[in-house]
Amino acid sequence: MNLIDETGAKESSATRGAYLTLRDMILTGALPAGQKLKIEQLRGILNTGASPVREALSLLTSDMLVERIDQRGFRAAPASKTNFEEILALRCTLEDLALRQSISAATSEWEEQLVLSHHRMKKVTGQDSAAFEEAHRAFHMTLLANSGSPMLERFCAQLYDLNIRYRNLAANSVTYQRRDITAEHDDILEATVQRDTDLACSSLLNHYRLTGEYLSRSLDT
Amino acid sequence: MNLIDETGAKESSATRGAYLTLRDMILTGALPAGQKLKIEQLRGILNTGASPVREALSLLTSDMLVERIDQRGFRAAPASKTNFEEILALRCTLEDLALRQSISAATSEWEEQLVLSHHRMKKVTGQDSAAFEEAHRAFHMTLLANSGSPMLERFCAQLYDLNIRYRNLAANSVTYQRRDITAEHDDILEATVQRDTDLACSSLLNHYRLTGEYLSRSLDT
DNA sequence: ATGTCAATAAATATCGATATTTTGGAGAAA
DNA sequence: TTTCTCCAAAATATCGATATTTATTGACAT
Repeated sequence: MNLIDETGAKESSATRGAYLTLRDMILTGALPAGQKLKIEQLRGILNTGASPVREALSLLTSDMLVERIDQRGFRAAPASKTNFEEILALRCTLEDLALRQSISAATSEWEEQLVLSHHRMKKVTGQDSAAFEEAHRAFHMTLLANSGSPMLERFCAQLYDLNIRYRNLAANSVTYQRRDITAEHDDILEATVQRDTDLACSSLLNHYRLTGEYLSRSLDT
Repeated sequence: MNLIDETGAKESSATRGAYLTLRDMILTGALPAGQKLKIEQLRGILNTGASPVREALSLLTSDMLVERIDQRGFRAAPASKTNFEEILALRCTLEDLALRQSISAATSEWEEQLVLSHHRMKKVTGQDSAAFEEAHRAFHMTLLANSGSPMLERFCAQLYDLNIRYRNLAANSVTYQRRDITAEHDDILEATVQRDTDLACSSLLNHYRLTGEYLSRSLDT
């Protein structure tokens, strides 16, 4: 059987499809934190065999989105205020480092990618929220993409996603307060392009901490 | 069939067994960096089915010891001088942070665990090298174990193992220079117990950088 | 020689069936 | 009631077979 997706392109593989779907379901909260992930049940949702499901879950372990207990199956990673605050703190440390390294190795090519991803993000602001999320992620990752340290970037990307997850969890209970995020992004871009390292980093961290405090509060309730 | 290992205890699971064995083979260099990891071939070595092998390999992805390319199988993570230096630099940053946090949250209980793991390490120095490696790892992880940040500790543990791998790769070509590592460990322990944060951190980083320079040189050839 | 393309071989990915282990609960003993 | 033990049900883990994809080879035209 030749699986064809809506666009007519061949799907890469059942495992990859399962991986992407499950990842999304965990990040959006469709699979709640701490929930047991039963193979049979997921087989139904993803309509595929047990092997791709198991393999996708094993892969999600890397992203700290799934926990595996030997002989006892998988579960969605638990969530807690403590864990959220740990993520925020680590993220601030690592992104600060990565942004500093990126700026100190700045090239005009990187600068242009930055302007581009910022532009693309602005363009989709307000409309499709999924498109904005994607562009927002791309902008932030581009900021760090010149650090010269792929592993550091990987850690940051992981932490970014884990943070998004908490944002989604909180979004269910409280409407997402829309402060002037656009202005914050503009400031980060501007300072970075000017290669004002300290200002860029403090803007970035401030950006995270503002959201962080808001989320932290909503996790109390 | 009930698999029983040499000690008479039940083996946890085929997947876990495969995971541990493969991990060890990659860390020790028995599976060289960059090598293609064919399922059938590994099935032979581990004598188990394809599913546990694939799942173990997927799990090893978390540790950055295996790369997975969709539809094209698995390979042992490549190694390079650049990669080694990245690991060393990241490690220094993260362990410095973790040790500072550990010391600032120091308790007498942690202090005692530290003394214990140091003692156990000294006890096996010189004899069984595998036993020393294990005790050495335990000592270093205990140093960080009080940081209050499980994710940070996880990152450090990952980087520690990746570093060990390079040590093993280099050890094949050059005899391992035995400078006074014992004294270095003593210094780290002493400063930590005294809660002299700066001295403890600089001793720790120095410990890593000395080994690092040595390894870095041997990777040139 | 050299590049292209189809046929073949090899390897990966996936399925369905089965063995093994854990879980939950009913009933017996304290 | 509480605690234990044992049995059935559920879930996980694993196997062997097969489908699908990628890699390789060699004939053929340039």
